[in-house]
Amino acid sequence: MARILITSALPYINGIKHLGNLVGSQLPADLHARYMRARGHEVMFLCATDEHGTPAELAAAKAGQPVADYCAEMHEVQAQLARGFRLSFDHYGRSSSPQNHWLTQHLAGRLADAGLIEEVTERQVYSIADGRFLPDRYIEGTCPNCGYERARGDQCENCTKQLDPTDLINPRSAISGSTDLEVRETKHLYLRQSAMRGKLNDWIDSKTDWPILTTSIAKKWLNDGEGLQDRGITRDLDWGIPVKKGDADWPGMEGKVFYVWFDAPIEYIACAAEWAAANGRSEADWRRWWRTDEGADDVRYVQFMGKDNVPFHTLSFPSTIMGSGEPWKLVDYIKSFNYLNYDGGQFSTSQGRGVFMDQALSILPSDYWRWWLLSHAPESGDSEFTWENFQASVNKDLADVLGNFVSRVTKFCRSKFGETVPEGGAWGDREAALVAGLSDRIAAYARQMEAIEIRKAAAELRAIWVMGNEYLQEAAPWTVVKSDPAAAAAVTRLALNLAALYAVLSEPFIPDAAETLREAFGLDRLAWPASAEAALSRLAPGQPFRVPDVLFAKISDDDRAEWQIRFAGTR
RNA sequence: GGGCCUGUAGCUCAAUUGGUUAGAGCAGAGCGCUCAUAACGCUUUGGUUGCAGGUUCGAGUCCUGCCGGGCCUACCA
Repeated sequence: MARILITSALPYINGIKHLGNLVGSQLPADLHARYMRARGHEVMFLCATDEHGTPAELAAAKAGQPVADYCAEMHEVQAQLARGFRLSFDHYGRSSSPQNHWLTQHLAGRLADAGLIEEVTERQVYSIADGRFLPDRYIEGTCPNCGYERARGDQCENCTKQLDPTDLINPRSAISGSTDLEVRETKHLYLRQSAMRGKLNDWIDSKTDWPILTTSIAKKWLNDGEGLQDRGITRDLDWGIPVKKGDADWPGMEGKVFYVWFDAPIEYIACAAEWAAANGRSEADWRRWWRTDEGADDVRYVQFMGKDNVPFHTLSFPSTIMGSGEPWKLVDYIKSFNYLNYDGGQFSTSQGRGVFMDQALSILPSDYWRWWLLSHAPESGDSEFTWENFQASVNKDLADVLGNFVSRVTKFCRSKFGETVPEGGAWGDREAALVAGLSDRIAAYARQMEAIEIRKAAAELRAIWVMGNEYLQEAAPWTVVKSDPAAAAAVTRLALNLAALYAVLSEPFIPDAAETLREAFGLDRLAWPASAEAALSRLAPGQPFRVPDVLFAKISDDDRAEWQIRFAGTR
């Protein structure tokens, strides 16, 4: 039995995430966690809301709430949605937790002691009306290059020229529109990532099995221009983790907080401490997952994230870990994803374009979304959600191939033998062939799941479902029953077992349907099959079962058309 | 501007890393079945692998150029 530590990129606290966010991190992480648990491994699956930063402050202000209250509320909303999608976190934490405050300050102190922190005085734009420093992209003005009037302080979206906020003509605050701006000096801490460059490079080079998407982004940042740049890890904000050197004050940094990208990954660790606190566990219980000197040396750590997160997970966070000089667990495998587009364009939070997690659950159960999203995960390139494709895939795969199989088997049995597993008859060549074919397919499915090749795994699972229909068609118990009831009973018994097996194999993708089947067949738990042969004899003759309700109702053309309009955006 | 990814059947994607005749699912066509959510099974149509060159006994795969799509480019997270 192995020990697998799994983290999903932390969803930002600001608002409800769309399906593209979901499929890029939390959902595939959940698939992996469920599969590894099913295989009997010890799993620690952690996620949390990422709560600091300017957008959180602004969203709270817009909602007319203190930022702490806003975050607490939004955390609950997101936690509820996570439950709705059956994301099986061992703990869903908060980057604003006391544990993260402590650990972030502790690690910053360690980095300072190691000489990896530099104090830099810089000049930043301050908005007097807003009473705050403005990040570059929160300053708008006229582009000096092309004259576009809504250029941002970091880059002009019209001509793509990189800008400095002071380049802008008629600069104004993007928050209030105020032009009462001035440049002020402010001091910040920088993490000397450049000093870690060689170490990081060697480390990345050693990860030959990582997705190209992951390593190519890391390499680019390591080698681009003058190489990896130092990075500011503090900000002039009220909401965040106060800058301290361990327990001690940090002279000159009063009133400042750590940058959200510094403290967010540290929450991966702190989240485990939250888990322990929330479950009455000891310090040692969580540290055995994270400290290689306290039991984590045999842990395999896998991270899931969208491609935009890769630099922080391949370079910044490892710099923090390595630079601390303490034996915290480094990531072993990073699974990164491209983007999911929506019907010919991007998902857009501001324009309400696309499907958001709450809306998705309001129209269909989570299994539908889980299946489509995972079986179309943007692994090799960006992928696209269209309602036509969603309707076709879900109706065919879930309703026809899987759902109808369960339906025809259980209803046939009920009408000919009653609602108990029939006895009598024996397996013949056809059953032996099925066992052999199934063994191969299950092995292939397991291989893809181990490799976290999600679309390929989904295709294998679907092929396993298809085998049930093929078998039934060939065995034709509805004909055989007329002349040889015992033979028909054997076929039916095997087919019922097949349905029960599907519950086990499908659980990582569609946990609710798996649970429905588990109950229908009176199984106490969903144990991974030791062999196809054994799995197909699991339900004993005479054992009662229930005919489950329709597992997956089909999506009608009317529904599809209505949703297509409802989620088109520009609301 | 620089970099990375990508282009394969009407659609969504494969192709054991250079190896026989480029494969699946969906959609389409035909046949079969009647247990089942008008579901299922079998058969089948469909490709100058974006374009043009090159390397090689052999190229979807490697090289060069062009065309198209996408992403990143460090103070949003």
